[in-house]
Amino acid sequence: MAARDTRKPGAKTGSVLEERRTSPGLLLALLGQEAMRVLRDAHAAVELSPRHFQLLGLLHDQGPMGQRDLGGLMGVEPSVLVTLLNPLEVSGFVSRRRDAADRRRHVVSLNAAGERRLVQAARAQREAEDKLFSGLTDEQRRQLAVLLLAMRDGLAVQSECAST
Amino acid sequence: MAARDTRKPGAKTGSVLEERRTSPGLLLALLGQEAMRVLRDAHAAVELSPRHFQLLGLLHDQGPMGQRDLGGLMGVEPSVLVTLLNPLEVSGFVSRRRDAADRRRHVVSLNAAGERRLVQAARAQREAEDKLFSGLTDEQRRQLAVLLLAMRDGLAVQSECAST
DNA sequence: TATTGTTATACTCTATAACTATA
DNA sequence: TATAGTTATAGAGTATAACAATA
Repeated sequence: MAARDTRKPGAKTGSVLEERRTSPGLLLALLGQEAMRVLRDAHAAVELSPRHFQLLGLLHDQGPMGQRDLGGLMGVEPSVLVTLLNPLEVSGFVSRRRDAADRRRHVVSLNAAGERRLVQAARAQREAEDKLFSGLTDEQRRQLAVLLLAMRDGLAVQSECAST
Repeated sequence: MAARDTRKPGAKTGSVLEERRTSPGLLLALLGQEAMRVLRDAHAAVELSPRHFQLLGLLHDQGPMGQRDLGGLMGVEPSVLVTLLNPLEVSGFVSRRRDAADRRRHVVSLNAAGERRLVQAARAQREAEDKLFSGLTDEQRRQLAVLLLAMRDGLAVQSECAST
């Protein structure tokens, strides 16, 4: 990514020098962007986005739930969730039904077609992550996952405190 | 971030369950987004963006250079670099002069005001990164930096091969 | 013709505010 | 009034294509 270099190989890109400059925070931000791009390209073949894949996976693992809960699990605003659900519903991957007990709620559930699409997409997801983490050994990959989870928990604690 | 939770603490967000679902790739992408947000908020106080800070830092470390080289080091398209440079030049942090030897080139150099702003922003950057990595020990922070650099180098190798 | 920089436009992901319908 | 969902709009960051000036 840093070397988005369409020029002939061997051009003096100086990526080695760059290593000493880029801060860990910005490096994380840029690698995150690249991760999103790679995932998006991978899922584009089956006409999904990374968020769509996450959404289908959550419904698969945890069963039907209201949009508020779903958005909460994904860390996404309700308005964003709507725009994610709409095409999934049109494609028949997902269904929205009103909750009889509380008619304000829309309970989202995964359809059979959604299950099948999820299986297809899972392969693309694995390949994308293999490409993304190709610079790491399996052990390093595991370490990275641990560190990222710890990072996220640290941030979650902060936002809890902030809202207190 | 996953728990962008303005609700009272103790609400059943289910973030613990989420940990098992989110893929490493998407987790990286989302943490990267959060990293960019935190950095942006930190630099906003001095009216810079994370990319502006990176740009000033590169000029400080490596001295004046043409826009092509600068964009190459940052991993940014030439057109993006232009939009980054314009406000920096207006603010007097940076100067563009035509290269006498090749009048197509604009050589970018860091002004004294830019140096001063860089020093101010460096403090904000450190504080932002402390907040961002607060879930990690110092040792974990170092590990993470190593892993991210290895990841980036792996991706750089890929794009080199792709362009061959 | 190729290269440097520039402009204009569009895309992705996300956030905010105002609206509806139910409670 | 408060909550679930929706719509419309805007923001940040980046990419693509066409262009002018220079080589």
